[in-house]
Amino acid sequence: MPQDRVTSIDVAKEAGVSQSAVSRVFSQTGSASQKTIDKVQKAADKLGYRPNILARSLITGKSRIIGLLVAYLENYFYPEAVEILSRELQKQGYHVLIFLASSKEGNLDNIVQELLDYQVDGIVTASVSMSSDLAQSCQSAGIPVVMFNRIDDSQTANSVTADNYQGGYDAARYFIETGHEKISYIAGWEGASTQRDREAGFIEGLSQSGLTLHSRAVGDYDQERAKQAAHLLFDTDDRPDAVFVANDHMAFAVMDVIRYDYGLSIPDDVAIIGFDDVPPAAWPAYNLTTLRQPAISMVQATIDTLISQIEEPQKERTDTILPSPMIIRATTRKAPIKSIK
Amino acid sequence: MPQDRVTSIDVAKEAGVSQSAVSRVFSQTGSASQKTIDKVQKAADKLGYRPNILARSLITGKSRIIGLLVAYLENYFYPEAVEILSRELQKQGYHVLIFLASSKEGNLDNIVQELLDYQVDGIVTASVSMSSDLAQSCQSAGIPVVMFNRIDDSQTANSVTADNYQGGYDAARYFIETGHEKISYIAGWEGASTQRDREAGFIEGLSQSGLTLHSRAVGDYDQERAKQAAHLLFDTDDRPDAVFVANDHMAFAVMDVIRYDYGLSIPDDVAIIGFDDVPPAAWPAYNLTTLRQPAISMVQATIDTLISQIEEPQKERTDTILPSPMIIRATTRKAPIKSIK
DNA sequence: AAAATTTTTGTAAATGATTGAGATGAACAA
DNA sequence: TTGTTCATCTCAATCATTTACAAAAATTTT
Repeated sequence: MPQDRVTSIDVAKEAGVSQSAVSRVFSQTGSASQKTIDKVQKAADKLGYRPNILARSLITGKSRIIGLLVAYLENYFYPEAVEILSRELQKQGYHVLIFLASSKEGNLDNIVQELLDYQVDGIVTASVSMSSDLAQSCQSAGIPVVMFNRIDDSQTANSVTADNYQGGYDAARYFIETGHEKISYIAGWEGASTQRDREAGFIEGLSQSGLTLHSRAVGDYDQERAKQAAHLLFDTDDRPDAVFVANDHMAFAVMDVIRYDYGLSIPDDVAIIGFDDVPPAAWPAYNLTTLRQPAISMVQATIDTLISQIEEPQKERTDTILPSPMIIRATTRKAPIKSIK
Repeated sequence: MPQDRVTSIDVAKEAGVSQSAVSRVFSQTGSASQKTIDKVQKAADKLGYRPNILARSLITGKSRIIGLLVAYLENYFYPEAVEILSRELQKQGYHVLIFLASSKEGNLDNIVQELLDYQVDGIVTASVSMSSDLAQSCQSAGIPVVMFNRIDDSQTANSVTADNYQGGYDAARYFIETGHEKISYIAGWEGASTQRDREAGFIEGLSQSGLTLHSRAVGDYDQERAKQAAHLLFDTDDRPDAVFVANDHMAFAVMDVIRYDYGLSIPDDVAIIGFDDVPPAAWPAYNLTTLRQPAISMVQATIDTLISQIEEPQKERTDTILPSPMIIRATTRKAPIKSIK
């Protein structure tokens, strides 16, 4: 049975002050004498009073809730990011209301509407591309949006990404430096900017040495699809000797196929590079060479962008691109001391 | 610049009806003639009106927000659970406000207080044990609490768990059936009911055949600790030939140590059973025999319990225990056709 | 067609806080 | 003592909705 909530009026009565005095004590803004502060604190403690955030939000117009819109947590880069994001925001007095977008694009509009219904102060999207008119409608509602790990082509929302292009480029260069020539690519979901940029950088890196993709298949950032893609690449007489996989999550599945379905050895027969550096990439069973997405600094940039826009609404949008260093592990050959031109 | 929110008053003016009529149209409770409904809808669409949930919550006393309190997302059982939980609650018109408890127990009280400040309708804790007075304080605030994957010894909160005791028991029986005698255990964090029950069941299963633990070490549900624990067990002349590891997350680390640090073969030299059946357990690199925690039905039970208590506050608390079937993969020997008595 | 009943509607009072305007009173200077 | 200043306090309006109540309108019954 929900017992009657204790309100500021109850506290005021108990402390023998006005209700607004109680409010002033609990909202840092107000001025109050030490004497009232003490009286109010004492009464509040006695009654177990805590201000009702909903009522506060209603009048201040700030809910201190950040909406997080995420498509799936299956790729372990996201749980990690969500954990850090939530922890950091918590420190700054914000909290995260989490919304899962179904794979169906269709209902994204509804979900964003629901988010706005909750009067969130800002929105972070992760692994979701927002249509430009959707971003626009948040914009015009005065709610800043940061796309985490996606770039907004329409240039309305802010974005924070790793340097996907450079990462792809580096992967290509490293394969070439370690003597590969039959180099293939397994793509992520083609609607994602990460996929597009990683591939573009990779192609550019190959073409620097006059190479092109040996073969290519699409894995849609999904393990099952990635397995099919791997089969596509290896069910042939002319197999690649190096594969760049658009993220680690797929790379694990691809490695499993290469090792257990084809009995090939990594990196001797085939070298693999992934992208993300999720925790399992460091597990000895995979020990995957990969491009690290710096989760902590990406989240930090996300929060900084979001909060600065919440506090200064007229602030310009920004695109933050953070370096994605290559973490060399055991799925690639050792680079020679002297790298080729 | 946050543009002026459009309120029910604006819509009322536009539609030429009273403000309460607008409210009636948007809250399913109210009665309104088709004619007003149409007028209001039209005006609302034109102005882009949507009811302010915070204001609604303030007066109804129901926020339709569920607080989720989770300690860490590193164990991949939790992202999965969070995803399902959030999706299911969304379907029922609830949303999840996520709070991360630091590893420090100390501040749990503060976090729960913050949760209550947001006027959540219910609380789900995952991988967190709530102290009994904390649970009590939610109870007395009229907020139902469901502990997901933890049992509340003080019997104040509801709980939903897999059958940890039976799972541990089954693991022991299976090791014995497949001919093991030197059977060890790597424990989880000893404050957790899951750890306690899994171990108790395991010990009981061994003792049915007159066996006791060959050796034991504590891994605290942490991969680094689990590795140390594995070393403790294997840096000896008298190594175990079977190890039950209290969860999959640790089991992966233990397998890595056994394979790569000691060069032993699984399951020929050592058999391993884990607990949870997280997705990587099915990856060919591990192919781990484990006890499945049925994430979907556990979440479903959590939601059912929570919602029924929200709707009928006088309802009794419940403990739900769901079966945890053994998933036999490749880290254990094959059971003989005829099992021993 | 009048009476009885039901449905719809508007008015106004909640909900639990913040906050601007003005009142109160203490401290201080002249 | 009187006037001024300043911090502190109270009052009342405000935020955007729901909802009890009563009045009005529509519908059904007689």
